[in-house]
Amino acid sequence: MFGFNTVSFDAKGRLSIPARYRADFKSQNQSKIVITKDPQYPSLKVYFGLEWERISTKLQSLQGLDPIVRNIQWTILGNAHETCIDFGGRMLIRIPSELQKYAEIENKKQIALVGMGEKFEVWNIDSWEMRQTGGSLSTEILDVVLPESIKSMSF
Amino acid sequence: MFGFNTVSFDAKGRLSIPARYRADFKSQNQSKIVITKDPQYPSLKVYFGLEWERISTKLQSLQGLDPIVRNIQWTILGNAHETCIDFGGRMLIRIPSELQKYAEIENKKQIALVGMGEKFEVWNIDSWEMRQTGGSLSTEILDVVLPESIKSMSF
DNA sequence: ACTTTTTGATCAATTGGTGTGAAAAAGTGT
DNA sequence: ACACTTTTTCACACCAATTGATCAAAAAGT
Repeated sequence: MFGFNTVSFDAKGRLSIPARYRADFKSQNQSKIVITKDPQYPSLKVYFGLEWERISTKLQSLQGLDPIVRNIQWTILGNAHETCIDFGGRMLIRIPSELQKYAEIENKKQIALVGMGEKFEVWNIDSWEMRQTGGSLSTEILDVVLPESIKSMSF
Repeated sequence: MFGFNTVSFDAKGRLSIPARYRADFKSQNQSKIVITKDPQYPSLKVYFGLEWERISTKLQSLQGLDPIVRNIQWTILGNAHETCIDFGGRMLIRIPSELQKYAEIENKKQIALVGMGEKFEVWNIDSWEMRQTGGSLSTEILDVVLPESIKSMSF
């Protein structure tokens, strides 16, 4: 599941999965998905249940005394929102308002849903475009020296 | 599959594979192809399904918090468009408007389709000619220091 | 118990994507 | 150079997806 999509984002904070991904969602046979903060950029990640298991288990197992590790644990685990997807209809996903604020998509009519293979990212369209054209965003967290345990992970 | 071709690009954003490559496409026996951004030049790459598997799997496995890695993941994975080619018909490939913008081929009647062996590249004809005659393009991204994990990949 | 708000479902209009047929152009052989 | 075949391109028509609106059911609040 790849590629950039603009999708409408309704007044109730819901987005619908574009039709071309629906078959993939069904074949995964997982109605459980998890949406959480991206630790580096003002955007959100959407994981399938199984992938989330892998990531959350790994993160929990890291040593809890390193302040950088704790920060990442808070960001990813502490903001995770589990939800179920409705296979019948348009496959709507509701994004909690905390996460909407973080990704700067509050009150937006259109947002970006970017397929990154096994996961999706949710972006404010302007932020995404700025990233694509090489501009940097003020909220980036780039200058942190990461411990090896986290560097070796792929999110 | 090698060589430079100019092909027409219709109002709906479709190009048709020149007849001389059609047998090769069929012999690959892969109807799935993927079209995505070239990370360095304003052009697009067209991969066959299997080659795409290799590239996308590798890219997804890289460490997830390195900003340069993420940039490349966004560019290549986040802009990939999977599609199937119709062997029966004229082998039309539709290029999503986002990618048209990137390659500067919006509203063009003719574009360049360049065979590079196992993959194709799609170019704005003027950009391609400028490259051939040694000129450089303003949008080139050359000054990025790439991590080893990416340097060792072939795209 | 009633009112108000929130959520989920359905429908129709618009937009966007796909396919087909015919005309034009290019290529081939006599 | 001419006729014939193949390939390319244009144009139209059909089909599918998206989205906004409307309405009913459920939940929350008074």
